[in-house]
Amino acid sequence: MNLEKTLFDTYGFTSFRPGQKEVIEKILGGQDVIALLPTGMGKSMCYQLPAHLMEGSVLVVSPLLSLMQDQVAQLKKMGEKSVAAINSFLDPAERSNILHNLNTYRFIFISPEMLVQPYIKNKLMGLNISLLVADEAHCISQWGFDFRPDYLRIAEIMPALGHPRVLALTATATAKVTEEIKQYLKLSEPFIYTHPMDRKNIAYDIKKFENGKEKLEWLSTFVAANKGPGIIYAGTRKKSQELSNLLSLSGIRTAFYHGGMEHQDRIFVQQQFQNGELEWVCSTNAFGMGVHIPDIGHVIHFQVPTSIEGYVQEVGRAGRNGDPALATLLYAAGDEDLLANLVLDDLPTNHEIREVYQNEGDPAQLVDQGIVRETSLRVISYWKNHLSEQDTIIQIAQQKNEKIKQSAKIRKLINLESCVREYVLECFDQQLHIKPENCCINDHLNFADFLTHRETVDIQVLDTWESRLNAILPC
DNA sequence: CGTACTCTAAATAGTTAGAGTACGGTGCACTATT
Repeated sequence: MNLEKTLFDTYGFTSFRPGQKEVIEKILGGQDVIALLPTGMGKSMCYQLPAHLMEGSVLVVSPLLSLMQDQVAQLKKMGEKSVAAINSFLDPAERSNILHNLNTYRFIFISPEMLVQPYIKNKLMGLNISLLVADEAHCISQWGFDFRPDYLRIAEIMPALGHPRVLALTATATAKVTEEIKQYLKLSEPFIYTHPMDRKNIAYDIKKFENGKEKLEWLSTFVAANKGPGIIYAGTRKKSQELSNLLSLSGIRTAFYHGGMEHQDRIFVQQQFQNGELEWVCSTNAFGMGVHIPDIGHVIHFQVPTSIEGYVQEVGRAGRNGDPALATLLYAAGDEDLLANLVLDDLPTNHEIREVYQNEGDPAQLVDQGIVRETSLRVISYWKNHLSEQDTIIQIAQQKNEKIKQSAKIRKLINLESCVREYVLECFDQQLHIKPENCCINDHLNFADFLTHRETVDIQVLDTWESRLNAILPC
């Protein structure tokens, strides 16, 4: 079989990107695959092409509804008509129509939550699914344990589907995350493709400040002098709004973005940013997955991220076009503990575990009575189906330990005196072979190469940002 | 850990300081209400 010919005939591309062919060959050969491909390496082709060479449909488990809609639109744009997404966006008529005609679709997108619904499982059971794709598979590990436990349950559908081949795709996975993907998707001997994840065109900077006000001053000055597009990651929803409001006062085209906003508003911000109508987006970690903007030149972390994985994912949204891009991590004393504690508090407490295990009525009442938090209930309910109470307590304790390790890695990053790039790669069990000329703050960095000066400076707004800053800050 | 808010006591009539407490980030689906 000539894969290149199929690639050209179907999609018009003359050659594969690194990894694609290898991954596709393994899938066609009947093997499960975990593919670690950096952003922009054409992950979706790894299931799109096989779909044309196999009998039956491809079922893609996707983490976000908006991402799903995007993927569907992309495929349709490429001329693929038999695409459907099963999710809560569907009105009852569409939904019933799609569910009745499931066997006519070549690509079916679905959320993990939908996938584990018994009636959906029944609908999928009669289908000929040749490949199950776990897109953004790091979510299994990143969200499965404390946030979206249905991510741990994807494998439950396998028997009903007659054990199709499985392809797990992600851009960022440590050895531990890869192991968890393998474990929870129940893959016995997967082929693991790992592409070097270093992004040569992204340089790392870390700036330390005495307090939050100094960070703000630096940010205002920098953003006033440098045009976007850029993303500023804040630690809280409120902070993302504050930063956006502050920068707007200086005449900068900016907007905020976080999970507490109306869906329509979120889409609007994303579209404006994609169309170049916004220069800087101030957001929480909600922003990014599924955002494909090639020319992001700056990613600034105004507050410290909660894990190296999260940091790398967010940084990786810069420089997709290959142009030089700068990742700047801002740190002020005390920042590292802010979200670390929050993240720990989020896992179920031993008390909550005991309550759920010993509860004999409707567990939802525990939530109503304020004894158990809602996410805790969902996480504990998952474990209750698999483990004893004591083992669940041990399991959750291990998760907490893991979170502590993650925040220790971040702390080390902040205080690093050696090469940032090497350290980040080390966290992903990879080695740096070739160091780019512009590497990081600890190992050669020429800032001039990354500055994106504004061509038309809006003088009237630049001169008085300090007074504006003081005006809105009580300190 | 830091912030914002609430509560309480001591001051004396509306204000203030300090103590205590709740909250902070990622999303799906479902249901009830407009």
